[in-house]
Amino acid sequence: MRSQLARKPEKTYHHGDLREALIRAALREAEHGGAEAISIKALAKQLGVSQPAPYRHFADREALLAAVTAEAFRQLSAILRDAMAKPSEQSKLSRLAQATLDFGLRRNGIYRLMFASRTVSYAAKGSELHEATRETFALVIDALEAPAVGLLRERQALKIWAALHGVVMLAEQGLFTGEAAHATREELVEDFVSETKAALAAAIKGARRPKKPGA
Amino acid sequence: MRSQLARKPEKTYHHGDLREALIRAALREAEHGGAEAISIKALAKQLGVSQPAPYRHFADREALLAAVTAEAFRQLSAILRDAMAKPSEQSKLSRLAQATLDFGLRRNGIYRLMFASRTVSYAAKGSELHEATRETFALVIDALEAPAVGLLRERQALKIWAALHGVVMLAEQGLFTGEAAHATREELVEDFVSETKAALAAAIKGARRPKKPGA
DNA sequence: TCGCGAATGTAATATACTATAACTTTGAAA
DNA sequence: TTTCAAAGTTATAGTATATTACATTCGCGA
Repeated sequence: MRSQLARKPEKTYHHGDLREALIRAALREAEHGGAEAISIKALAKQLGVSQPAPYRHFADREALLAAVTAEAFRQLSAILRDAMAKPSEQSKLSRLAQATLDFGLRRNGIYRLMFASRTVSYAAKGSELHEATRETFALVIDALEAPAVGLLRERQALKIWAALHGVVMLAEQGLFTGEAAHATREELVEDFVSETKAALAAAIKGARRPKKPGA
Repeated sequence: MRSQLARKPEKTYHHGDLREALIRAALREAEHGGAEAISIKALAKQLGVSQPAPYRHFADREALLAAVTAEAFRQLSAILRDAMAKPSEQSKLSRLAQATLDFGLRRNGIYRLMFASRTVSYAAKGSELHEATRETFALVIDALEAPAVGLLRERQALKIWAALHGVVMLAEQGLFTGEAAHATREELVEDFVSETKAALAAAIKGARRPKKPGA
């Protein structure tokens, strides 16, 4: 009972789907140690191929990391979509926010691979990775459930996205220990969610009556 | 005209202050490539000592990274203190926030070393690094200029810190390109600053009149 | 179905980095 | 002045990335 494509089946010369197997295995490794835990050599050994075999599918380690990161973003997107789809008392934005926090903390190493490395910065505009990140961000905009008034949506989406990101990173670093820990991560996220909603409501109202720059 | 302690002077057996020289040189390397750019071997070569010499001062690479990170936090603290000290039209919080953003973007690699690695998480409670991070966070609390009402200050400090962190990371990753770029990083930071002030004011007011949970 | 080329794998090897062990030099305290 | 611990050295083991040259296999057109 061998897992489907995890290892090279028996004694075939060709693996069958080494590229995908590498990405899956790398994701598994990153789960704990982040990007640093991904070693081409170790992956090759795990999958039962020779050490240089992965280089047939990825130019170098960076290229593998980019593919793995893109896959991770797609998984996050799927999770966020699910969280927003299921019926709930809470708002879409709240569900997206809590799901992001949960992902960031549970799949800690993966999250750091996605946001703390420079891989994303180097992604070219049309690349797989770039598209994957754009898609995730689009979900944030969607979660705002706001009409498309100018670029207000994008701005608020950026803000809540940044805030969420910060909470996850700080939580990872243990900066919620000590006295400040009384505020749970979830509470902080909920604070940001309601502030975002308030800001959006105010901005939309302001856009409809542009002559009244109310306090 | 040799820089003071950068290289081993002439032909002495002992370097003189290898430990500090290593930290400085490592910081210089991290400036561009982050933690990954720090190589014990390369540093030793730069400083004119043998490759294993650094191990007399640091147990392993992680220990060097921790020392470098602690130094980086101290530098950030100094910058934030300066920003808050100088007279200005803007509020202390605003100056701290903009200075943090500036540091995060200008000294990009260092910033990632400080916040995007797991080094901080592993720092023991009494360690040099742990103390350095606590000191920086204390400055954020100070910048709020709020009376010590319960733990409201800590909570708001955590929030603005997280938000700032998120803005820096997103900006680094180029997520401010495209349509959303119309909102500059500075504007977003200022949004967070004013939201924090508003929340603080409301919370303090609420704490003084605990019977009135007003909207 | 034959065979040929592209894709995919292997073995061998160069280079770089971390880390340890055993030995040497030196400064400073007793 | 002696001596010894701190701080440096050379030598070496182990692991990782990456390249080169060679081997095998798949699939497609003749």
